[in-house]
Order: sequence, then structure tokens, then C-alpha cells
Amino acid sequence: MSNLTIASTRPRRTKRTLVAPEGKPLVEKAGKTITPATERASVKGQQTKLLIVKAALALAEKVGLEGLSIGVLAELTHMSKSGVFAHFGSREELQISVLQAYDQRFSEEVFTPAMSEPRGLPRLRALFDNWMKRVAVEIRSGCIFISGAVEFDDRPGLVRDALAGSVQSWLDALCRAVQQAKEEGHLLAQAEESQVVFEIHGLILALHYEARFLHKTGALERARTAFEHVLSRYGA
Amino acid sequence: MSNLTIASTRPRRTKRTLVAPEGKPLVEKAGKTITPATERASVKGQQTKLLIVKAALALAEKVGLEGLSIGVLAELTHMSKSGVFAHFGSREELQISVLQAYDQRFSEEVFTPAMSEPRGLPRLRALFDNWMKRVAVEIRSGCIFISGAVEFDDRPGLVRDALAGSVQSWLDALCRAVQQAKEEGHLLAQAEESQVVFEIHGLILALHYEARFLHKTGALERARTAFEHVLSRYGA
DNA sequence: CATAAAATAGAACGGTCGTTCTATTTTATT
DNA sequence: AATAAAATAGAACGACCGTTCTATTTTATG
Repeated sequence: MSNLTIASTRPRRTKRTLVAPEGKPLVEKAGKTITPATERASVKGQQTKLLIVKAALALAEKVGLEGLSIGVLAELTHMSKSGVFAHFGSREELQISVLQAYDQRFSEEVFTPAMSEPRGLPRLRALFDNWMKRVAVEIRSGCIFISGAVEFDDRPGLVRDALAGSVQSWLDALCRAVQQAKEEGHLLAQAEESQVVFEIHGLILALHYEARFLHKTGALERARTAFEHVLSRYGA
Repeated sequence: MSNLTIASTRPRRTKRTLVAPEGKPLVEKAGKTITPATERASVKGQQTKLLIVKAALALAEKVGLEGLSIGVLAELTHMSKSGVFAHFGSREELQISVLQAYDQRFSEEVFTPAMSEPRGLPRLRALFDNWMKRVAVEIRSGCIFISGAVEFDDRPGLVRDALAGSVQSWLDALCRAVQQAKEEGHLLAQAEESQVVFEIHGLILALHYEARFLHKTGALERARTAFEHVLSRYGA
């Protein structure tokens, strides 16, 4: 589903070679393989990293990925700037870690539960309903997929790639649900999936805009109504 | 139409009292009133201010209102930082000036020409068409109404107020066009204006997102199709 | 042309930023 | 318990930020 698996490939610290020289093998003592793919890290280290990412996620939802500040994050987690920094090696890696966490939560709350519904319209509706539940929360906390799109639409790099890939994978999931609804005969055969997804995507964006920025009431209900309009247009 | 008239009330420089003391009257010599409402400024001053705002607008479209930097702006206009700064007195005023300029151009390109179409569906269509022309440009340059909404959704202040007011006035204009289309019998009487506007707003946002961020081709055509779907749903 | 006002430049300020370096403490392993 | 590795702290860096102050140049006015 999500394609965010970049962080673990490049070494965290660029120097450090005096203490731990280059060619250290993956095998120790009598052929015992030690922590292969993932970066070698202590249990404690992974725990605190998780705490940092959690705090960073909450922060980024409010101020955006570009608004993330290592200094602020250090205060929030009661650590030093360099202590926080060392877990990621760069701000970019921090942002990607946040994106991964965001993506994963989205998967758990929106995608996964919808998969237990039968293919076709029921699953499509479940997908949308779960999405709405998420948005209802994000009206107050903010949505990284939306703020990130604005922040990175002109800024190439790993973060942009990860973000675009992640969003696209969710739109694809929506697209598949529409396609299956057609196969099940719940939607008209001539309905073009991408067009349907476009219209649904639009209504989610309008909901965010009108509720979160313009503080309009009843936007959630408008979005639900708009969704029904889209479905009915395509024969549901 | 637009409600952006805040800048001219507060004095540009906070001190300066040594040179020009407080109680200077608006009347000089033999009852000749001098430059009443607007800030007293030389012709040259207003010209360069216009140039700065023009450069700032182009910059803000790419990097957002929050991305505006007085230093960068000084380089672009071949001036000193303090020279640029003095025209606005604060970054906030600069942002508001940019917003005014953006709003005015929008009025000239989208709203005004549509007003010469007959009330009802023709005018609504013209409004949408002109809007699409604008968006077609902004796919490359960026849209301040969208980036600004993300940047200021959690940040109260004059800029936020000006931005929200400006956007709302355009949505209201759209709303009136829909209402008139109902009155002319071009749209169904039971069509709820705000719902129609919500759906149109959504399709504009989706267009921006998919074209500018995701680099999808054919998004403009999708938006036009979606617009027709909305109209046909409400009886056009 | 003289004079006051406005526009502009230049330097400096305090602040925040991501990052680096070095040193120390904590954790894991044998 | 000894030892190596990992985690963390703390200070310092260079860069950029908006803003202020002072001085100078340019513009407008009588």
C-alpha cells in the first residue's frame, strides 16, 4: 500500500568512523546474524524515537511538515536539540518519518476497516465514511496530505516524492473501490473511475477548506450530501 | 466586493517624531487640504511600492505568503532590505498588500468580464470559465487563496482575516450567480445555493491538487466535466 | 533655488534555524 | 563486571530572518 521505506537505507551519522570503522560485518561470533535490514539500535533508542515521531506528528498536523522545528520538538520531548537530531540525521528524514507515521495511521483508521466490507458499493461507502471520520478530527488538527501538497508543490526532493506517492496510493485505493463497484453492478459501467475519484477528492478538499479555514458550520453534512450526489449520478 | 482596505490607517514609521512631530495638521498655509485619506507619499514612492508589490505577488504565488522574505524581495527589486521594508512598516502589511493585489487581479480577470453576460446560467458559466482560465495559469504559478488557507488556518491575525474575507467574497459572488440562475429558471428551484457552491469549490480545489501537486494530466478536462455534472444534477 | 519631507541605504540587533563537534552518560553484550 | 556501542547533552557554527537606527540621497514644494 504505502511506499514510504526510504529512511533506513542511509547511515545516520556521516562521520563517527573513528569509533566504529567502515567494514564492520553483519555477522558476529559464530555465524549469528545481527539485526539485518534495520539500523542497529538499542531498544531504548527505538522507544524514544517513537516518542519523538509521535510528538512530531502532532506538531506537524498543526504547523505543517515545513513548520516542524527540531528546537521546538526538543522542548516538547524534554530532550536536547542534538539528542533529537541524532535519531534522524537530517530534518528531511524527520519529515519522512512523520509522513510514514501519518500514512500508517491513515491505513489503520480508514483503509483496513473498510476491507472487511463486501466488495463494491458497501466497501466504497465504508471507505468514504471512515475517511469522513478522519477528516472530522483533522478539521481541528490539520491534514498533512493537504498542507504538504501546498508546501511541496514546487519543492522537489525525497519528502515531496514520499508525500505524492502516499497520496496517490490512497487515491488508487479509492479508484479500485469504484472499479469493483462497477464490476458488482453497483455503479454504471460507463462511469470513469478516475473522474469519480476526482469528484470525491474534490469534496474532501472543499470540506477541509470550508470547515478548517473558513470555519463554516455544516460542511461535513455538505460533504456527505455531495458524496450521495456523485453516487447517484453514476447510478447508485 | 473585496474588503481589503486596512493598510492605509496606521502610520508607517513608529518613531520619526524628531523630524515630524505628532500634531501636524491636515491643512497647510491658506486652507489647502493636502493628500487626505491616503498616506502622504511622493509619486516616486508610490511607483516603487507598486513595483515591489508586483514582485512580491509573483514571489508569493510560488512560495506562499509565509514564504515571502524581505531580503529576497530586496534582491529581486535591487533595493536594500530597509528600503523595501519602509514601504510597508511590517511584514504583515506587506502580505496584506500582496493579498490586495491578488484580489484585484482576480476581480479583473474573473469577476468583471463575467458581469457582462446575462444573469443566470450564462453568467454562471462565464464565471466558471474565467475561473478555469485563471487556474490554468496558477497550475504553474500557484494560488494564494489555497496556499494561504493552509498557512493561516491556525494563525489568527490581520492577514488571516483579509484572506478569509477575500475568499468568502468570491464564494458569495458564485453563490449569487447560482441564485440568479434559479430565479431565471435555469436551475431547479430546490437547488440549495451553498451546496452547489460547495461542490464547485471542491472541483476547483481538486483541479489544483491533482494538476499542480500530483502533476496529473487532463485534470482541467476533469474539472470541466465535473462542473457539467453539477449543473446537470441541478437541472441545467 | 532653498527647504522640508520622503525615500533609500547600510549597518547592526536579537532571534531562530539546521547542523556539527566533542564529551559524557546510558544501554547492551560477552 | 568489563567493554564496546549507542544515546544524549551542550556548546558553537554560519545563515537567514524581521526590524530598528542613523545617515544620506532623492523628490516635491513654495
